[in-house]
Amino acid sequence: MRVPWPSDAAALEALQRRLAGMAPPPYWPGPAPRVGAGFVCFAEDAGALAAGAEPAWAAAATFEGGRRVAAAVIAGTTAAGYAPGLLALRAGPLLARAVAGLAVRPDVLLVDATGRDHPRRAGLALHLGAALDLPTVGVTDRPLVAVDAGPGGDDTARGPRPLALDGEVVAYLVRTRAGARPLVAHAAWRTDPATALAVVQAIAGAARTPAPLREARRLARTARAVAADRAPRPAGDPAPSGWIPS
DNA sequence: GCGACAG
DNA sequence: ATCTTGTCGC
Repeated sequence: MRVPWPSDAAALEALQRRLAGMAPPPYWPGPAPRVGAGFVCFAEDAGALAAGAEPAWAAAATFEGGRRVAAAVIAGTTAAGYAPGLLALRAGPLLARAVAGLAVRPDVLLVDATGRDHPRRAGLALHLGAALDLPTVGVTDRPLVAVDAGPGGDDTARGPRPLALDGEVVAYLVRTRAGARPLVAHAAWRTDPATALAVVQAIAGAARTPAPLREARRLARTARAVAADRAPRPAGDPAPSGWIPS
């Protein structure tokens, strides 16, 4: 099935219901998986532009053995504003283009979005994985609709806590760095909560946010700064492809 | 009082 | 996301 990026809410909602019902083969990380990530940022002066047609930059990176082995940056325009549950409308197409531009395909992709934790059980991380035929894991600061389902209090310092929707665990709240706020590892395309948690814990380093995600975020934000003539492009950062903001 | 539903 | 204010640690 070719997974599209609908341009209106009704079509996206219908697609999300279909995606939620699919059962792609489960993915489980091997010894040294290539972990990638994608990130999108938006124009800071978007207020002057119509919501739904603002400049945006997307970046993606692939890591292997702790090192970046591929990077891609793309510039474009959003098709919609943000609405809970409809993030794919706003960031899906750009994110997909950036990840598709990676010279080295990752084994699993981290996305700053939700997966199964969604009103229709198909957040952007899950949608993106289906669209690119790539296992995905969502990584966010907080859940969308899932609630803590663990025993006792909500002390994440004692270990990952399951987050559930209607009794079904869809993600884990996990502290990747002592003293820092926990983040949420979401089950998404071809990944269940346990796999999402394992991938996040396996790639966790000194920083709270996984390195591939931090790199993708840096690349996207730098591209935006370069476009605004606010900074020179660092050596090693690919020039954005696609629409050139002026 | 405001926000409490990803980004 | 982005912005802003405040606090903590290197």
